[in-house]
Amino acid sequence: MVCAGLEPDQLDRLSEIATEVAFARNQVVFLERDAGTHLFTVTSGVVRVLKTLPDGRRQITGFLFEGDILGLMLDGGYVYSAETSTVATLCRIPRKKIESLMAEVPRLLARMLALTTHELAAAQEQMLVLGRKSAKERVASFLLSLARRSERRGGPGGRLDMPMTRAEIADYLGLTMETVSRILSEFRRGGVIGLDPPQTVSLLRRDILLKLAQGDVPVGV
Amino acid sequence: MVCAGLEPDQLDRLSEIATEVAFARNQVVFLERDAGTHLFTVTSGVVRVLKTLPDGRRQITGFLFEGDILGLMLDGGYVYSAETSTVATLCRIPRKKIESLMAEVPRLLARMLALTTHELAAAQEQMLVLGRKSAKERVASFLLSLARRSERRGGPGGRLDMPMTRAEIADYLGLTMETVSRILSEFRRGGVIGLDPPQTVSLLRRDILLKLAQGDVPVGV
DNA sequence: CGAATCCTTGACAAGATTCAACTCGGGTGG
DNA sequence: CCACCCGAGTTGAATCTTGTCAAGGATTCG
Repeated sequence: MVCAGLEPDQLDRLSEIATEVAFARNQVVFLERDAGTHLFTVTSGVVRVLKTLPDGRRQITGFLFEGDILGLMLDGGYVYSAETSTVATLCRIPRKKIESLMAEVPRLLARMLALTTHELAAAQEQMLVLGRKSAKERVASFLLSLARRSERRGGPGGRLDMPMTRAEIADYLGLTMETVSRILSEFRRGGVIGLDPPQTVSLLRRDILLKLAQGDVPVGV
Repeated sequence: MVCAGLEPDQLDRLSEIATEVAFARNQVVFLERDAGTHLFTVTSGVVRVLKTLPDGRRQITGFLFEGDILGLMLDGGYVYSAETSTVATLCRIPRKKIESLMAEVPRLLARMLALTTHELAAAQEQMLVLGRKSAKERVASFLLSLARRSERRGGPGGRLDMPMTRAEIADYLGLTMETVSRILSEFRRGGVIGLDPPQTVSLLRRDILLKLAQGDVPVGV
């Protein structure tokens, strides 16, 4: 299969018009407001999706993994920028082909609606995180969402690969790199997580993380 | 027309199955995780959509006005709660009817996708606001988005009705009521806005608000 | 093995929250 | 009709969480 994880059902006519593209780390896939000519799916690696302010501040609105789709556009332009967080391969599909195919195959349309709905629900949740949770609560929420994602894909929920840097996590959680680092250290000292290489996390006390993430009074951290 | 603003095109079969419901102020329309049996559209008034934490903190993820749709659900349950901010009338449409109609009429499906896409783009923008903007920048962004909405609907862009309370604005912007009030007062003192009744805003210096909203150094505030 | 990048930690500063008092306006009931 | 009452808004002072600035340590990769 050319573009793994693209369309598990009989819509593989999509794969016929898709092109695989390889990226190094920290490469721009496309920029916000660029003409939205293609839709992408992640075949391997991690992609970050982000918005920036004129002075350089940035908000990462999501990390995308294998099988995820990107390329949301409005009025013909992309709504956000996309860059690779790791080396990655993506599938590129011309927008027009998708659109004509959607007009032809309502099933694809329905699938796109389902995917977009899912993304919207995730965005709502992230607004709660960004607007109302403390730094500790944000980091705990992030670790749990990483674990859930891993489990949903059949991976381990306990020992996780965390391929993004502290700065990227910070830009995702609306914090600074230093705050993220401090909180991860605090969790480690409290025995809540393990950080062997700094990019591998073990969730040792998921119960505590869960309480922290919801703002309940923690037991011993 | 029973449900104004519902479907401007030939999909008025929807209005046939819709019921109009009237609400007083601060009434619950539905709760997060309730069984999602209906989709709603706002006919008049303002509805707030929100998520809450166990300890009562809440994040308002959007204010909905006439013509807007609500009732996003995942796994059969609503993703957020909805309450009225003012007296309001809503149209209620059974979920099942919508779904069977969508299967029948791809045009409706396409329209739902377009609406959801729009909402997702707005959510991305709000994540930037919540994650990376200062309190002043948030309030400036909010005022501008109110003005744009009013203009898009053919209303005035200068003198705006702001029917929600300071506390609601705060819960939308991830701030406290006091901070919102202070910043509005500061804008007023600086001649950037007028607040005649506290619920009517005049954007006197939109240029300054624009710069503030993007984080550029303001001229004189 | 050296350079670059990433991560960690500390000290201090700043922005926003908390707590509290007071004002304003609209509606209600005596 | 007017006083009172309640919700909403405003403002001040103190506190606290997080950001900023800075230095040093660790890891990775050529």
